[in-house]
Amino acid sequence: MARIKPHKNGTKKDLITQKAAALFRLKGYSSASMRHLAEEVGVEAPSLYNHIGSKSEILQAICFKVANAFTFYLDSIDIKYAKCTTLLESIIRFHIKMMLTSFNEVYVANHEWKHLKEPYLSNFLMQRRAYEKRLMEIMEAGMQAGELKKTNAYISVLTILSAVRGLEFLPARKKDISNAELENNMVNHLLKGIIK
Amino acid sequence: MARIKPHKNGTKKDLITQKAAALFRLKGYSSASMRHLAEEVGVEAPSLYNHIGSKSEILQAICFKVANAFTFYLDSIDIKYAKCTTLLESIIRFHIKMMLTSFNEVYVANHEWKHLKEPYLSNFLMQRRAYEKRLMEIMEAGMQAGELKKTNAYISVLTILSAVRGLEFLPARKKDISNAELENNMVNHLLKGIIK
DNA sequence: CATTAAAACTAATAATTGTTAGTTTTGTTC
DNA sequence: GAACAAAACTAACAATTATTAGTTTTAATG
Repeated sequence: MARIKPHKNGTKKDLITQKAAALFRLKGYSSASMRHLAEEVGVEAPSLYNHIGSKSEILQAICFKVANAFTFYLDSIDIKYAKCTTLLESIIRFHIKMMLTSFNEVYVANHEWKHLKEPYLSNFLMQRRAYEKRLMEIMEAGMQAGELKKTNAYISVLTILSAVRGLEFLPARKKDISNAELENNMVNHLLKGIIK
Repeated sequence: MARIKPHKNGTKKDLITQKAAALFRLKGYSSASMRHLAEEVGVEAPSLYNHIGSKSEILQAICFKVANAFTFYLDSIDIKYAKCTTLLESIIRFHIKMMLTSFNEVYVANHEWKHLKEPYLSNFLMQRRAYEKRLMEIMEAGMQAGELKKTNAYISVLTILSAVRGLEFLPARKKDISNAELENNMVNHLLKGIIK
Protein backbone atom coordinates (compact mmCIF):
# COMPACT_ATOMS: atom_id res chain seq x y z
CA MET A 1 0.00 0.00 0.00
CA ALA A 2 1.05 3.57 -0.58
CA ARG A 3 2.81 5.30 2.22
CA ILE A 4 1.73 8.76 3.11
CA LYS A 5 4.74 11.02 3.27
CA PRO A 6 5.01 13.15 6.35
CA HIS A 7 5.02 16.88 5.75
CA LYS A 8 8.36 18.30 4.82
CA ASN A 9 10.59 18.89 7.81
CA GLY A 10 8.43 16.78 10.07
CA THR A 11 8.30 13.18 11.18
CA LYS A 12 5.19 11.09 10.86
CA LYS A 13 4.77 11.44 14.59
CA ASP A 14 4.54 15.17 14.07
CA LEU A 15 1.91 14.69 11.41
CA ILE A 16 -0.11 12.45 13.70
CA THR A 17 0.14 14.97 16.51
CA GLN A 18 -0.96 17.77 14.27
CA LYS A 19 -3.96 15.87 12.92
CA ALA A 20 -4.80 14.82 16.46
CA ALA A 21 -4.83 18.43 17.61
CA ALA A 22 -7.34 19.29 14.91
CA LEU A 23 -9.47 16.26 15.71
CA PHE A 24 -9.34 16.72 19.48
CA ARG A 25 -10.41 20.32 19.06
CA LEU A 26 -13.31 19.39 16.83
CA LYS A 27 -14.65 16.38 18.72
CA GLY A 28 -13.08 16.60 22.13
CA TYR A 29 -10.45 14.16 23.33
CA SER A 30 -12.82 11.46 24.54
CA SER A 31 -15.04 11.49 21.48
CA ALA A 32 -12.13 11.43 19.07
CA SER A 33 -11.37 7.81 18.25
CA MET A 34 -8.07 6.39 17.14
CA ARG A 35 -9.81 4.99 14.08
CA HIS A 36 -10.99 8.44 13.13
CA LEU A 37 -7.52 9.85 13.70
CA ALA A 38 -6.05 7.08 11.57
CA GLU A 39 -8.43 7.98 8.78
CA GLU A 40 -7.24 11.57 8.89
CA VAL A 41 -3.65 10.43 8.72
CA GLY A 42 -4.47 8.05 5.90
CA VAL A 43 -3.68 4.81 7.65
CA GLU A 44 -5.32 2.00 9.62
CA ALA A 45 -5.65 2.55 13.36
CA PRO A 46 -3.11 -0.03 14.57
CA SER A 47 -0.47 1.47 12.29
CA LEU A 48 -0.49 4.60 14.42
CA TYR A 49 1.16 2.60 17.16
CA ASN A 50 4.31 2.26 15.09
CA HIS A 51 4.82 5.96 15.80
CA ILE A 52 3.12 6.74 19.07
CA GLY A 53 2.81 5.01 22.40
CA SER A 54 -0.78 5.71 23.22
CA LYS A 55 -3.65 8.10 22.69
CA SER A 56 -2.99 9.97 25.90
CA GLU A 57 0.66 10.37 24.97
CA ILE A 58 -0.50 12.51 22.05
CA LEU A 59 -2.51 14.69 24.38
CA GLN A 60 0.50 15.08 26.64
CA ALA A 61 2.64 16.18 23.73
CA ILE A 62 0.12 18.82 22.69
CA CYS A 63 -0.53 20.20 26.17
CA PHE A 64 3.10 20.52 27.17
CA LYS A 65 4.19 21.95 23.86
CA VAL A 66 1.74 24.78 24.47
CA ALA A 67 2.53 25.19 28.15
CA ASN A 68 6.25 25.29 27.41
CA ALA A 69 5.81 27.89 24.70
CA PHE A 70 4.22 30.27 27.19
CA THR A 71 6.72 29.52 29.91
CA PHE A 72 9.67 30.01 27.57
CA TYR A 73 8.31 33.29 26.33
CA LEU A 74 8.12 34.61 29.84
CA ASP A 75 11.67 33.44 30.41
CA SER A 76 12.78 35.23 27.27
CA ILE A 77 11.63 38.73 28.16
CA ASP A 78 13.56 40.74 30.65
CA ILE A 79 11.15 41.13 33.48
CA LYS A 80 13.33 43.11 35.83
CA TYR A 81 14.21 46.06 33.69
CA ALA A 82 11.10 46.78 31.66
CA LYS A 83 8.10 48.90 32.46
CA CYS A 84 5.23 46.80 33.76
CA THR A 85 2.77 48.05 31.16
CA THR A 86 5.21 47.26 28.38
CA LEU A 87 5.61 43.77 29.73
CA LEU A 88 1.91 43.19 30.03
CA GLU A 89 1.29 44.47 26.55
CA SER A 90 3.89 42.19 25.01
CA ILE A 91 2.55 39.22 26.94
CA ILE A 92 -0.99 39.90 25.78
CA ARG A 93 0.24 40.20 22.21
CA PHE A 94 2.10 36.93 22.52
CA HIS A 95 -1.01 35.16 23.77
CA ILE A 96 -3.00 36.49 20.85
CA LYS A 97 -0.32 35.43 18.38
CA MET A 98 -0.21 31.95 19.87
CA MET A 99 -3.96 31.72 19.60
CA LEU A 100 -3.82 32.69 15.94
CA THR A 101 -0.82 30.63 14.85
CA SER A 102 -1.31 27.47 16.92
CA PHE A 103 -5.05 27.50 17.20
CA ASN A 104 -5.76 23.80 17.48
CA GLU A 105 -2.96 23.13 19.92
CA VAL A 106 -3.82 26.02 22.22
CA TYR A 107 -7.48 25.13 22.11
CA VAL A 108 -6.76 21.53 23.05
CA ALA A 109 -4.39 22.52 25.84
CA ASN A 110 -7.08 24.85 27.20
CA HIS A 111 -9.97 22.42 26.93
CA GLU A 112 -8.75 18.88 27.13
CA TRP A 113 -6.05 18.98 29.78
CA LYS A 114 -8.39 17.35 32.26
CA HIS A 115 -7.99 14.08 30.38
CA LEU A 116 -4.26 13.99 31.06
CA LYS A 117 -3.16 11.11 33.24
CA GLU A 118 -1.08 11.45 36.34
CA PRO A 119 1.57 12.61 36.86
CA TYR A 120 1.15 14.74 33.75
CA LEU A 121 -2.10 16.24 34.93
CA SER A 122 -0.52 17.53 38.12
CA ASN A 123 2.56 18.75 36.30
CA PHE A 124 0.47 20.63 33.80
CA LEU A 125 -1.60 22.34 36.48
CA MET A 126 1.50 23.21 38.47
CA GLN A 127 3.11 24.76 35.44
CA ARG A 128 0.03 26.81 34.68
CA ARG A 129 -0.22 27.95 38.26
CA ALA A 130 3.42 28.96 38.25
CA TYR A 131 2.85 30.93 35.07
CA GLU A 132 -0.07 32.79 36.60
CA LYS A 133 1.98 33.51 39.66
CA ARG A 134 4.70 35.16 37.60
CA LEU A 135 2.11 37.32 35.91
CA MET A 136 0.71 38.31 39.28
CA GLU A 137 4.15 39.38 40.41
CA ILE A 138 4.50 41.60 37.36
CA MET A 139 1.15 43.19 38.15
CA GLU A 140 1.99 43.72 41.78
CA ALA A 141 5.27 45.33 40.83
CA GLY A 142 3.32 47.62 38.53
CA MET A 143 1.03 48.64 41.36
CA GLN A 144 3.92 49.39 43.69
CA ALA A 145 5.62 51.42 40.99
CA GLY A 146 2.44 53.44 40.61
CA GLU A 147 1.90 52.37 37.03
CA LEU A 148 -1.22 50.34 37.73
CA LYS A 149 -4.31 50.89 39.81
CA LYS A 150 -4.42 48.90 43.02
CA THR A 151 -6.54 45.86 42.30
CA ASN A 152 -6.70 42.23 43.22
CA ALA A 153 -3.82 40.96 41.13
CA TYR A 154 -5.23 37.49 40.78
CA ILE A 155 -8.51 38.72 39.35
CA SER A 156 -6.72 41.01 36.96
CA VAL A 157 -4.49 38.21 35.68
CA LEU A 158 -7.49 35.91 35.39
CA THR A 159 -9.36 38.57 33.46
CA ILE A 160 -6.53 39.07 31.00
CA LEU A 161 -5.81 35.38 30.46
CA SER A 162 -9.47 34.54 30.04
CA ALA A 163 -10.04 37.36 27.61
CA VAL A 164 -7.29 36.30 25.24
CA ARG A 165 -8.37 32.71 25.59
CA GLY A 166 -11.73 33.75 24.24
CA LEU A 167 -10.20 34.21 20.82
CA GLU A 168 -10.96 30.55 20.33
CA PHE A 169 -14.39 31.74 19.22
CA LEU A 170 -13.02 33.98 16.54
CA PRO A 171 -12.43 31.53 13.66
CA ALA A 172 -15.98 30.24 13.89
CA ARG A 173 -17.27 33.74 13.28
CA LYS A 174 -15.20 34.48 10.20
CA LYS A 175 -15.11 38.15 10.97
CA ASP A 176 -12.57 39.81 8.79
CA ILE A 177 -10.48 41.53 11.36
CA SER A 178 -6.79 42.00 10.77
CA ASN A 179 -4.43 40.62 13.36
CA ALA A 180 -3.17 44.12 14.07
CA GLU A 181 -6.64 45.48 14.70
CA LEU A 182 -7.40 42.50 16.89
CA GLU A 183 -4.27 42.89 18.98
CA ASN A 184 -4.61 46.63 19.38
CA ASN A 185 -8.25 46.47 20.36
CA MET A 186 -7.68 43.82 22.99
CA VAL A 187 -4.54 45.36 24.40
CA ASN A 188 -6.24 48.71 24.74
CA HIS A 189 -9.37 47.21 26.22
CA LEU A 190 -7.52 45.15 28.81
CA LEU A 191 -5.13 47.93 29.78
CA LYS A 192 -7.13 51.14 29.40
CA GLY A 193 -10.76 50.02 29.35
CA ILE A 194 -13.47 51.08 26.98
CA ILE A 195 -15.02 54.09 28.68
CA LYS A 196 -14.08 57.41 27.20
CA MET B 1 -35.11 -1.36 47.78
CA ALA B 2 -35.21 2.05 49.33
CA ARG B 3 -36.15 4.89 47.09
CA ILE B 4 -34.00 7.94 47.14
CA LYS B 5 -36.13 10.96 47.76
CA PRO B 6 -35.63 13.82 45.36
CA HIS B 7 -34.54 17.06 46.95
CA LYS B 8 -37.33 19.12 48.37
CA ASN B 9 -39.16 21.14 45.72
CA GLY B 10 -37.63 19.19 42.88
CA THR B 11 -38.49 16.14 40.84
CA LYS B 12 -36.14 13.23 40.45
CA LYS B 13 -35.48 14.42 36.95
CA ASP B 14 -34.20 17.65 38.45
CA LEU B 15 -31.93 15.74 40.78
CA ILE B 16 -30.55 13.71 37.89
CA THR B 17 -29.94 16.84 35.87
CA GLN B 18 -28.16 18.50 38.74
CA LYS B 19 -25.93 15.51 39.40
CA ALA B 20 -25.28 15.24 35.68
CA ALA B 21 -24.15 18.86 35.52
CA ALA B 22 -21.62 18.21 38.27
CA LEU B 23 -20.41 15.02 36.60
CA PHE B 24 -20.25 16.48 33.09
CA ARG B 25 -18.21 19.37 34.43
CA LEU B 26 -15.80 17.08 36.21
CA LYS B 27 -15.31 14.42 33.54
CA GLY B 28 -16.63 15.99 30.36
CA TYR B 29 -19.80 14.82 28.66
CA SER B 30 -18.24 11.96 26.70
CA SER B 31 -16.25 10.55 29.56
CA ALA B 32 -19.15 10.71 31.98
CA SER B 33 -20.95 7.40 31.85
CA MET B 34 -24.56 6.73 32.67
CA ARG B 35 -23.42 4.14 35.18
CA HIS B 36 -21.34 6.73 36.97
CA LEU B 37 -24.25 9.18 36.91
CA ALA B 38 -26.53 6.47 38.27
CA GLU B 39 -24.11 5.86 41.11
CA GLU B 40 -24.19 9.54 42.00
CA VAL B 41 -27.96 9.49 42.00
CA GLY B 42 -28.00 6.30 44.07
CA VAL B 43 -29.63 3.99 41.57
CA GLU B 44 -28.78 1.48 38.84
CA ALA B 45 -28.16 2.89 35.38
CA PRO B 46 -31.26 1.60 33.61
CA SER B 47 -33.46 3.12 36.30
CA LEU B 48 -32.45 6.57 35.10
CA TYR B 49 -34.48 5.95 31.97
CA ASN B 50 -37.69 6.00 33.98
CA HIS B 51 -37.07 9.73 34.31
CA ILE B 52 -35.09 10.83 31.30
CA GLY B 53 -35.14 10.02 27.63
CA SER B 54 -31.46 9.84 26.90
CA LYS B 55 -28.05 11.07 27.94
CA SER B 56 -28.01 13.83 25.37
CA GLU B 57 -31.42 15.01 26.52
CA ILE B 58 -29.82 15.86 29.85
CA LEU B 59 -27.16 17.90 28.10
CA GLN B 60 -29.82 19.75 26.15
CA ALA B 61 -31.68 20.61 29.33
CA ILE B 62 -28.55 22.01 30.94
CA CYS B 63 -27.38 24.01 27.93
CA PHE B 64 -30.71 25.63 27.20
CA LYS B 65 -31.47 26.37 30.80
CA VAL B 66 -28.30 28.43 30.88
CA ALA B 67 -28.78 30.01 27.47
CA ASN B 68 -32.33 31.00 28.35
CA ALA B 69 -31.27 32.52 31.65
CA PHE B 70 -28.96 34.94 29.83
CA THR B 71 -31.45 35.67 27.09
CA PHE B 72 -34.23 36.37 29.59
CA TYR B 73 -32.02 38.67 31.59
CA LEU B 74 -31.33 40.80 28.54
CA ASP B 75 -35.06 40.86 27.87
CA SER B 76 -35.71 41.99 31.41
CA ILE B 77 -33.54 45.08 31.43
CA ASP B 78 -34.70 48.17 29.66
CA ILE B 79 -32.15 48.59 26.95
CA LYS B 80 -33.58 51.65 25.28
CA TYR B 81 -33.66 54.05 28.12
CA ALA B 82 -30.57 53.30 30.18
CA LYS B 83 -27.07 54.57 29.86
CA CYS B 84 -24.86 52.15 27.95
CA THR B 85 -22.25 51.89 30.69
CA THR B 86 -24.94 51.13 33.25
CA LEU B 87 -26.28 48.40 31.03
CA LEU B 88 -22.87 46.86 30.46
CA GLU B 89 -22.06 46.95 34.13
CA SER B 90 -25.29 45.19 35.09
CA ILE B 91 -24.78 42.58 32.39
CA ILE B 92 -21.24 41.87 33.55
CA ARG B 93 -22.48 41.57 37.11
CA PHE B 94 -25.19 39.16 36.02
CA HIS B 95 -22.68 36.97 34.23
CA ILE B 96 -20.51 36.84 37.31
CA LYS B 97 -23.49 35.99 39.51
CA MET B 98 -24.55 33.21 37.15
CA MET B 99 -21.03 31.84 37.21
CA LEU B 100 -21.04 31.80 41.00
CA THR B 101 -24.55 30.49 41.61
CA SER B 102 -24.92 28.00 38.75
CA PHE B 103 -21.32 27.03 38.36
CA ASN B 104 -21.70 23.50 37.06
CA GLU B 105 -24.46 24.33 34.63
CA VAL B 106 -22.72 27.37 33.15
CA TYR B 107 -19.48 25.46 32.88
CA VAL B 108 -21.16 22.60 31.04
CA ALA B 109 -23.02 24.94 28.71
CA ASN B 110 -19.74 26.67 27.91
CA HIS B 111 -17.67 23.53 27.40
CA GLU B 112 -19.87 20.66 26.33
CA TRP B 113 -22.33 22.26 23.91
CA LYS B 114 -20.45 20.73 20.99
CA HIS B 115 -21.87 17.34 21.95
CA LEU B 116 -25.43 18.54 21.43
CA LYS B 117 -27.23 16.78 18.61
CA GLU B 118 -28.98 18.54 15.78
CA PRO B 119 -31.14 20.49 15.68
CA TYR B 120 -30.26 21.49 19.24
CA LEU B 121 -26.67 22.25 18.38
CA SER B 122 -27.68 24.75 15.70
CA ASN B 123 -30.33 26.27 17.91
CA PHE B 124 -27.89 26.72 20.73
CA LEU B 125 -25.32 28.42 18.52
CA MET B 126 -27.94 30.65 16.97
CA GLN B 127 -29.16 31.71 20.36
CA ARG B 128 -25.66 32.52 21.50
CA ARG B 129 -24.92 34.44 18.35
CA ALA B 130 -28.12 36.43 18.78
CA TYR B 131 -27.13 37.22 22.35
CA GLU B 132 -23.73 38.49 21.26
CA LYS B 133 -25.37 40.58 18.59
CA ARG B 134 -27.58 42.32 21.12
CA LEU B 135 -24.54 43.10 23.23
CA MET B 136 -22.79 44.51 20.19
CA GLU B 137 -25.73 46.80 19.53
CA ILE B 138 -25.54 48.11 23.05
CA MET B 139 -21.84 48.83 22.60
CA GLU B 140 -22.34 50.53 19.26
CA ALA B 141 -25.06 52.71 20.74
CA GLY B 142 -22.63 53.65 23.51
CA MET B 143 -20.02 54.66 20.96
CA GLN B 144 -22.47 56.79 19.02
CA ALA B 145 -23.63 58.43 22.21
CA GLY B 146 -20.02 59.27 23.00
CA GLU B 147 -19.94 57.18 26.15
CA LEU B 148 -17.52 54.61 24.80
CA LYS B 149 -14.32 54.75 22.84
CA LYS B 150 -14.65 53.76 19.21
CA THR B 151 -13.54 50.15 19.02
CA ASN B 152 -14.39 47.01 17.15
CA ALA B 153 -17.61 46.13 18.94
CA TYR B 154 -17.28 42.43 18.30
CA ILE B 155 -13.84 42.24 19.86
CA SER B 156 -15.00 44.22 22.86
CA VAL B 157 -17.98 41.95 23.41
CA LEU B 158 -15.81 38.89 22.98
CA THR B 159 -13.32 40.28 25.47
CA ILE B 160 -15.98 40.90 28.08
CA LEU B 161 -17.76 37.58 27.65
CA SER B 162 -14.52 35.63 27.69
CA ALA B 163 -13.26 37.41 30.75
CA VAL B 164 -16.31 36.61 32.86
CA ARG B 165 -16.28 33.09 31.53
CA GLY B 166 -12.82 32.70 32.97
CA LEU B 167 -14.29 32.67 36.46
CA GLU B 168 -14.67 28.95 35.94
CA PHE B 169 -11.08 28.73 37.19
CA LEU B 170 -11.85 30.50 40.42
CA PRO B 171 -13.24 27.62 42.53
CA ALA B 172 -10.20 25.47 41.81
CA ARG B 173 -7.97 28.13 43.30
CA LYS B 174 -9.88 28.58 46.53
CA LYS B 175 -8.87 32.19 46.78
CA ASP B 176 -10.88 33.89 49.42
CA ILE B 177 -12.28 36.77 47.49
CA SER B 178 -15.70 38.12 48.33
CA ASN B 179 -18.25 38.22 45.58
CA ALA B 180 -18.43 41.99 45.87
CA GLU B 181 -14.67 42.41 45.49
CA LEU B 182 -14.71 40.04 42.55
CA GLU B 183 -17.51 41.86 40.77
CA ASN B 184 -16.09 45.30 41.37
CA ASN B 185 -12.61 44.37 40.22
CA MET B 186 -13.82 42.79 37.01
CA VAL B 187 -16.32 45.50 36.18
CA ASN B 188 -13.70 48.18 36.68
CA HIS B 189 -11.08 46.30 34.72
CA LEU B 190 -13.36 45.61 31.76
CA LEU B 191 -14.81 49.12 31.66
CA LYS B 192 -11.98 51.39 32.82
CA GLY B 193 -8.84 49.30 32.40
CA ILE B 194 -6.03 48.87 34.86
CA ILE B 195 -3.62 51.64 33.95
CA LYS B 196 -3.59 54.54 36.33
C1' DC C 1 -56.04 -5.97 52.38
C1' DA C 2 -56.37 -5.54 47.17
C1' DT C 3 -55.17 -2.76 43.35
C1' DT C 4 -52.34 -0.04 40.66
C1' DA C 5 -48.96 2.85 38.71
C1' DA C 6 -44.35 4.50 39.33
C1' DA C 7 -39.92 3.30 39.65
C1' DA C 8 -36.66 0.21 41.00
C1' DC C 9 -34.26 -4.08 39.60
C1' DT C 10 -31.54 -7.93 36.55
C1' DA C 11 -30.04 -9.46 32.23
C1' DA C 12 -28.81 -8.67 27.93
C1' DT C 13 -27.78 -6.30 23.38
C1' DA C 14 -25.13 -4.33 19.74
C1' DA C 15 -21.77 -0.99 19.01
C1' DT C 16 -17.50 1.13 19.84
C1' DT C 17 -13.37 1.74 22.33
C1' DG C 18 -7.89 1.53 22.73
C1' DT C 19 -4.67 -1.63 22.00
C1' DT C 20 -1.88 -6.14 20.98
C1' DA C 21 -0.22 -10.01 18.13
C1' DG C 22 1.23 -11.67 14.14
C1' DT C 23 1.91 -11.08 9.19
C1' DT C 24 2.90 -8.80 4.93
C1' DT C 25 4.46 -5.00 2.35
C1' DT C 26 7.58 -1.30 1.51
C1' DG C 27 11.82 1.15 0.57
C1' DT C 28 16.66 1.43 1.33
C1' DT C 29 21.36 -0.45 1.50
C1' DC C 30 24.86 -3.64 0.13
C1' DG D 1 18.77 -8.91 -6.42
C1' DA D 2 19.33 -10.30 -1.38
C1' DA D 3 18.78 -8.66 3.14
C1' DC D 4 16.77 -6.00 6.56
C1' DA D 5 14.31 -2.80 9.28
C1' DA D 6 10.46 0.35 9.24
C1' DA D 7 5.90 0.62 8.81
C1' DA D 8 1.92 -0.89 6.84
C1' DC D 9 -1.72 -4.46 7.13
C1' DT D 10 -5.61 -8.01 9.13
C1' DA D 11 -7.66 -10.13 12.95
C1' DA D 12 -8.84 -10.08 17.27
C1' DC D 13 -9.03 -8.93 22.23
C1' DA D 14 -11.35 -7.41 26.51
C1' DA D 15 -13.56 -3.59 28.33
C1' DT D 16 -16.96 -0.20 28.27
C1' DT D 17 -20.70 2.22 26.24
C1' DA D 18 -25.92 3.76 26.00
C1' DT D 19 -29.92 1.66 25.91
C1' DT D 20 -33.99 -1.97 25.79
C1' DA D 21 -36.86 -5.74 27.56
C1' DG D 22 -38.89 -7.91 31.04
C1' DT D 23 -39.61 -8.51 36.00
C1' DT D 24 -40.08 -7.26 40.74
C1' DT D 25 -40.54 -4.03 44.37
C1' DT D 26 -42.36 0.09 46.39
C1' DA D 27 -45.70 3.26 48.13
C1' DA D 28 -49.99 5.26 47.88
C1' DT D 29 -54.94 4.70 47.05
C1' DG D 30 -59.47 2.64 47.60
